[in-house]
Amino acid sequence: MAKQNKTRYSLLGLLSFGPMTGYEMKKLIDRSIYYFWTDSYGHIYPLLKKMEKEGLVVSRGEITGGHQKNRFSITEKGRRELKAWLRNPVEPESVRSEFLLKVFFGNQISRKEVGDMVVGEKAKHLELLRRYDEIEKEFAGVRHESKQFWLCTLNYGKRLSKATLAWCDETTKELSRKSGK
Amino acid sequence: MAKQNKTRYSLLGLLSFGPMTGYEMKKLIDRSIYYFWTDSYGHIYPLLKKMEKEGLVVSRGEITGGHQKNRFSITEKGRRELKAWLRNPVEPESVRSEFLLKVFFGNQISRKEVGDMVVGEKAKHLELLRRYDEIEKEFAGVRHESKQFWLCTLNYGKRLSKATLAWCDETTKELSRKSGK
DNA sequence: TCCCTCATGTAAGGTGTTACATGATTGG
DNA sequence: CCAATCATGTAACACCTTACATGAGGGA
Repeated sequence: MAKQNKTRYSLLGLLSFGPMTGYEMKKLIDRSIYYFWTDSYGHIYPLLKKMEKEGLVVSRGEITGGHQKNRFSITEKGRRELKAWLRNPVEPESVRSEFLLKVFFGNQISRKEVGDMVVGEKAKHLELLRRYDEIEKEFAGVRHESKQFWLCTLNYGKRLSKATLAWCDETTKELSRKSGK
Repeated sequence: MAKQNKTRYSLLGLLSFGPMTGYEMKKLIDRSIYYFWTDSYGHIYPLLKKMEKEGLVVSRGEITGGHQKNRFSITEKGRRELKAWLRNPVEPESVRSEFLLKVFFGNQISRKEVGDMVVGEKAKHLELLRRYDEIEKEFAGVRHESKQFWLCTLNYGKRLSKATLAWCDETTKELSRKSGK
């Protein structure tokens, strides 16, 4: 049996905040939790259908100006499943960092080229930090019972990015040292 | 077209250090780069065959005591492909952290339960740090032209785990505060 | 004798992405 | 009028894991 489907829980979780269309879920993911979660339409839409068959969600078709919209709500069964998942221990995740893999085999190319990669990584995380600040500003006015938890995950992202920046600087120095045995 | 296969490069990279069997590659991955890369036999063996057809690796069958072993070497073409990949920009990776997803939806369960999750995460990273030290000790005696790069990735792991520990402590405090609006 | 490690491999199947297809609405 | 966004969905397919299968050799 392959790995368990986690996307269903991200959708159930979002629906626990209130009814939403698949489109809105995707947008919300892209705007607010993209730094630790992604999903694609090609996965979301079929999955919502499947989950409706399983009785985890229900949809109410809305026709606004000749256009069909499917707004989903979480059912009691769905909420139970969400909570059960939340209480289950976190399954070990397989990390795969293409970036670190490249650094690991860095000896195949020049030290300068690896250095450039590190600079690129630094730029990525500077950009991320900028976007974290944006999210924080958006949060500033929000009042929601989940807000404390949202700030926790945001904080996680910030800390990790800052740690990565520090590593980038250290590594840049390390790689510029002569031969560095 | 779906995402490009990265496992092939991990295998080519390992073979750039010297000839190896599929079994040895898997063991090496599990022992030395497991903290940022994983692979399974069910993927490695078929892929090596495919890569041999593509001329990236060659195998020499060895029969040691009636048992068949396939020792692979990287070809010139394989080395070119490895370098080309190393020089390509790192493709954006889709991060998916089940742990953070659970924290994000933490409001569905009790604050104490989320706190326990955080404690569990802390334990994981303490264990990781312990294992990083082990790897470092193993490295102590090694002389290899790639060693500097290996230490860089190791350092990355350490820094990230330390940052995670700091986040865990901060979050534990934050969650134990009364209501914490 | 039994278990662990060495060693290779196949089959099945789930997960998730990209590309494609369609059409309405809204704002500049 | 044109572009962007809203909105849904299918088809194809690559990726990778798990479970299963097999068998030898070595050590306790």
